[in-house]
Formats: sequence, structure tokens, C-alpha cells
Amino acid sequence: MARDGKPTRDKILAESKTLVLENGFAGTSVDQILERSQITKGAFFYHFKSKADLARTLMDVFSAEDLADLNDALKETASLIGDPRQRLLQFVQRYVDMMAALEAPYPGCLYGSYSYEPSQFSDEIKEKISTAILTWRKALEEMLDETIKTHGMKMPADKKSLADQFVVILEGAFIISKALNDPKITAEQLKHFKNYLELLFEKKD
Amino acid sequence: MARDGKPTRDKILAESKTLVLENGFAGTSVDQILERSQITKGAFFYHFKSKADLARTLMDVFSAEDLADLNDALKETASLIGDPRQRLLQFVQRYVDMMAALEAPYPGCLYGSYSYEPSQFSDEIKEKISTAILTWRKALEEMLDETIKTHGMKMPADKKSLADQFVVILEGAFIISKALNDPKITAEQLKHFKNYLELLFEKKD
DNA sequence: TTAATTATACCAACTAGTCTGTTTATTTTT
DNA sequence: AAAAATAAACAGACTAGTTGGTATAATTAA
Repeated sequence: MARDGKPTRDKILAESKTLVLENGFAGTSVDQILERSQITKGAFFYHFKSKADLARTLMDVFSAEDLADLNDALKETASLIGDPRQRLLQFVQRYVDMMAALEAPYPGCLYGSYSYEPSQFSDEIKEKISTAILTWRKALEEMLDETIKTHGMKMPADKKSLADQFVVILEGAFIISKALNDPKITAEQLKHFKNYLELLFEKKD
Repeated sequence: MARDGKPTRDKILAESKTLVLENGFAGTSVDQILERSQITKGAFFYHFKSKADLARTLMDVFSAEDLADLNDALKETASLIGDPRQRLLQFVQRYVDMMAALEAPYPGCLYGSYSYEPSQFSDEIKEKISTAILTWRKALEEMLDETIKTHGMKMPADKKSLADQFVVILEGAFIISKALNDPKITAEQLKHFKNYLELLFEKKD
């Protein structure tokens, strides 16, 4: 055996992600990554067989973290499973709180970043993105299902697109927050989604 | 005098915009633009003094069209000015209809595209983007003001961020629509925003 | 020692941008 | 009206630097 390459690899991934969100993927050169990570070309191509391989790995790591966090949120609110409406609202509130804690605009989401230069990425990567988004849809849809069962909907609204709205608002808020350089926007926008759900599912008890 | 360069310039702008939304700005080379536009380097650099100049012009044209369309929408709904709630809903509905007519995902918004590779653009360009977004905010805020005057809000909600939500949802929906390759998403998402407004401002008649 | 990791020099392809010269339509002069 | 002059619009070879990627030598830790 020999020495541990994990710190190097992790550094490359962390710095790359930052650079990609600042410059775009095509706008980020390997040399820039080397400079920020304080490594050399040999090290980079030892850990990643190509720049495309880095793109794939970045998305793998990002989506894994994103979906792990989704699962955490589902688990954290699982105690409210008997009151689906409350559980749903709590779930959204968790992300409101998370975003409210930001002191600078959220640096951005790789789903959004990659979607604005789609030609740079393989179908495999694009499928990873759509799978992740559909996982969010499914999670929200399940919570909505339960809520609809116990509370009527105040007005007819499409369930699938309502589930999507959570991610839609996140993605849109990241963009506007960055464009206006206002870190508060994302939390405010999610709060409106919570309001919408509260109005849609009126209290029963 | 000599021959008319406008068709050439317009072709460059149209093809560039498409390419930038497909590849990102940094991911689009001048040579690619030449190929798609069927012109040569001489022609390109006759019309634009640099690639950065193209970026600026692209944004100038895009934001001008975007804000002109906003003004059209305001004018088209001006007849309902006596019923602010109805006017607001009509305004949103106009964009719902517009997006519902799409048969492929909306190719994307330059505000979003540029925001995901901010380092590529000058402060002047970024200011143009934030000014455009703030113009949207102002327009929606004015309609909301009038609506709040005549109809109470069913629940307390922040007016400024509510105004922002229109653009937030558009930007987010463009991304998710592209990622899932589903053209219907944008209209559906705007419909939910309309629902939210309807619930927030109950009818008084 | 030896396998794992990192450094450095290098390459071919591509990059934005320049340069000189040509084409084309209009204007001026005769 | 026809020839000559003018200037805008365009063509395409060329340059200096950058790109992603490779080859190989040198270190490092187990």
C-alpha cells in the first residue's frame, strides 16, 4: 500500500464544484482547478481519467448528497406522519430555515448549472439529473397524497406539478438570489410555497 | 455607402443566442458561431469588436425584448385596471397561455444562463440583468398594491417577494422543463402561482 | 522495497483576435 | 448615362496563447 489520495481527490472535487458554479463547466479549465487545488496535472489525471470524468463524478457526489439530505428531511419529519398536512409543512419549513441561515446567495445547484450547458454532458449525466428531480417529485407527491386524503384541497390543483414546485422554486430562487446578490430570497420564496400549501389544505381539527 | 449588413448581424445574434443556451457562453466558440451563421471571421469581427461585445449585445437585445413583452402584457390587461385582482390574474394567465403553447421546452432565459457563469460577464451586463429583474418586481408589486387595497390578503405574506415569485417560478420552471424534457411544466408551474394569488386574494366582487 | 501518488515537460488541437486584401453598392464626376 | 471614386461589408490566412490530455521521471508513505 501507499499513501492516502482521498484528501487530494476531495480537494479537487470541492474546488471544481466552486469553480463550475462560478464559471460554468466549459468555462472552467483544468489548469484553474490545479491552481485552486494546489496540485499538478499529474495528480489531477491520476484521480480523474478526463475532464468529462470529473463532470460525471461531480454530479454523482452532488446528487448523492442532495438526495441524502432529502432523506434526512423525510426522516426528521417522520414523527408527524399521523398528521400529513403538518408533516408536509414541517418539511418545507426545514428548507426555509436552512436557506434563511445563508449569509451569501446559495452558490447554486449543479442541476441548474449543467442544464444551462447541456451539450457539454453525456446522456448518463443528464439521466442522473432527471432521476434526482423525479425522486424529489415522488417524495413530495407521497406527502401530498397523504395530505389530500385527510384534508380536502381548497381548489383543484394538479398534484404532480404541485410536487415539482418545490424544486422549481428552489432552482429559480437560486438564480434570482445570485442575480440580485440577495441571500434572503430563497427562504422567502420557499415560504410562499408553504403559504400556498397552507391555503390549499385548510386545517380540519 | 455599401451593402446592408443588418441581415448578417441579425443572423449572428440569433444563432449565437441558440448556441449560448445550448453550450453556455464560454462553451460557445466564435468558430461555432461562424459555422452556424455561414459567415467568416472577418464578418463576425466587423460587427462585434470582441466576443465580450457579443455577450453584451445579446443581453441588450434579450432584455429589451423581455421588457417590451412585459409592457405588452401590462397594456393588454390595462382595461381591467378597475378590478386589480382580475387584472393580476389575467396578467399571469397571459403567460400561462404563452407557455402552454410550447411544444418543446423553452430553450431558456439568458438571465439564467448568464447567472450560472457569472465570471464570464462584466459588471455592466450583470447590472442589466438585475435591472430587468427589478423592473419585473416593480410591475408585479404595483399590481399587488392595487389588489391589496381592494381585497384583503387572506394571510400575511411579504409583497416584494411575492412579486419576485413570478420570475422565480419562470426561471426554475425553465430549468426543470429542460432537465425532464417536458414542455408542459412551465405553464403548470405558473398556474400554481395563479392559484396562490387566487387563494391569497379572495373574491369580493 | 514497492505500489501509490505527484511533478514536470511536452503535444496537437483549438481559442479569440488581427491583418491584408476583395467584393459590393452607392455617390460623384464627367 | 457611364465611368470613376468611395466606403461599408466581408473573406480567409495567420498569430500568440490556451486547451485537454500524455509520457515519464521523481517522491512518498506503508
